[in-house]
Amino acid sequence: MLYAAFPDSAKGLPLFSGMTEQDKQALLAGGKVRNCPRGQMLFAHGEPVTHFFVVISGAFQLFRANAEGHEKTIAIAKAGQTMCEGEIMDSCHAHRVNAVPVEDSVVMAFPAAWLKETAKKYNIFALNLLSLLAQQAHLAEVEAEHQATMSAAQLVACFLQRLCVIYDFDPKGFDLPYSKSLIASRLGMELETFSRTLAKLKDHGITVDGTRVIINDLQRIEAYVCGVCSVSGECQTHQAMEKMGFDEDRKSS
Amino acid sequence: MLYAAFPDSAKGLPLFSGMTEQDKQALLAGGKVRNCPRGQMLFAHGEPVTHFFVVISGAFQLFRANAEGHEKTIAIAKAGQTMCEGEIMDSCHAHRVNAVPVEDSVVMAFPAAWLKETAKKYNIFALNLLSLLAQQAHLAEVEAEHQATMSAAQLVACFLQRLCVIYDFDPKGFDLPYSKSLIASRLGMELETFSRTLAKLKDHGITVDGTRVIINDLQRIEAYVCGVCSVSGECQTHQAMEKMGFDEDRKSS
DNA sequence: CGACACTTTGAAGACGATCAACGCCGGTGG
DNA sequence: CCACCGGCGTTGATCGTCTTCAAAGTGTCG
Repeated sequence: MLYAAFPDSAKGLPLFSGMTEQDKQALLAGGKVRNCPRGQMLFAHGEPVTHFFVVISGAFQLFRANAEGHEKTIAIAKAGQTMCEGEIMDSCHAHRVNAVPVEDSVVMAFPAAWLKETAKKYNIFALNLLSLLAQQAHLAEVEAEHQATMSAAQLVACFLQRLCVIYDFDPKGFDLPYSKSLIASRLGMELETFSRTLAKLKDHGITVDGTRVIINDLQRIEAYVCGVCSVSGECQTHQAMEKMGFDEDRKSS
Repeated sequence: MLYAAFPDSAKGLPLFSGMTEQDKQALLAGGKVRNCPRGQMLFAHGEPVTHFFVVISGAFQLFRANAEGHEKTIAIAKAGQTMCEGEIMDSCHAHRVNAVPVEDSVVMAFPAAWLKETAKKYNIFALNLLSLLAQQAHLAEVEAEHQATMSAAQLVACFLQRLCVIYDFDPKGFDLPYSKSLIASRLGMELETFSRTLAKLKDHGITVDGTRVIINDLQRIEAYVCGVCSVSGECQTHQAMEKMGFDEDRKSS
């Protein structure tokens, strides 16, 4: 079986941290692996919420379209991230976004009730889920703040810097993992603005040629995207620590 | 004792719904009532997170200041709302915002550990908390979307409409519950822009004179602030239903 | 080679921020 | 009782930024 290894990759999720192997095994048995070819919508805005999803590989664009047909990307869910936990815990019965894979992807799908029942049955799982939702809420708050206070250039710089953290890219040179249209939509700006902004970032020590990005001076960028990011960084560092296994830095210090 | 009634008002919170009177009683014993005179900071950005707060009366401005001293109001927490649950569940040890009462207020303060322990001990509480955080995350997401896609006029119209829902104001005539400076900061715009925008809203059926607001045609406003609000309204209606006691509309339908 | 998706570039216009001045009101002190 | 002040809000003028519409460039794939 080619997919035999997939559930194992789910075991490493922070969501299951602190649980016994047996419990994890039993829980993961409740989910089904599912292939999602690029572009084929996994669920649509307004449809009933039936499953909780864990992205095993690939990435999904989560977006909404307003009355005029303009689309705004709410989030991009990559491997290791989850979808629909908010809708399920909020007892919201209709999907609040569309989900489309931006590349060929694989998910694990658990019935919606599985999530609530697991949270009810395992305290540790409930706490992990609480932590996850608290992080999401905070990231969304920070994003709202950024949208309200930052210029396009700052938003882009912040996004690129974040990419390095999330994907563990080398700031000295990496390729954009998504199309520029998708990134622009994610940042809530027009493609034209995004394109022009990339050029302007040269003045701030970021060079972009095609999909290739080089961040010359990370310090300078962090200062540029201002206090908010770096301050809330305390918590993001904490998240990263947890995801890497809690004590990675206890060794080094 | 003047304050004897306060803990009782906390008992009605959705957070405690589904718990026995005894359990509620025992839990509320873990909190202390505290007076917060207007303007006196309850906690500051960067300080250690020591307590979980329930606002009993009054309202708090939660805000951050960036390097240049510019302040952005992240949220306004009014009676019945809670503060710091996200920071605690995220194991974030430093406050991410400043909290200042915008009017004389009263809170109940519970030790931070109380929240985690209660979530661990009572499954129903954990689920209620999950629901709360899921809602917060969603509201924050919607807000980020609004900031990215809406004009100032739409943001203001949306805010005023929301006020009616949250405070149960009569759209036909009500007074702004906060200063215009605070509202402008909450909406991420300058006071001047907010002021000018209020005038423009006459064209859309909203009259504002001083602090008095009259929304002539609610339908029209809902259409104006576009699909996003009304669509995500599914869930907000649901929230409202839950807060009012679950089956208010089951009777009427 | 041509079709098509994606991106870049140009020019015009709308919108919000900023700076500055003024009006309004409640409080304080002479 | 009036003069002064400070907080708050309004209004005007200007400027920079982002969107919009239009056109052209780049790449891939049949």
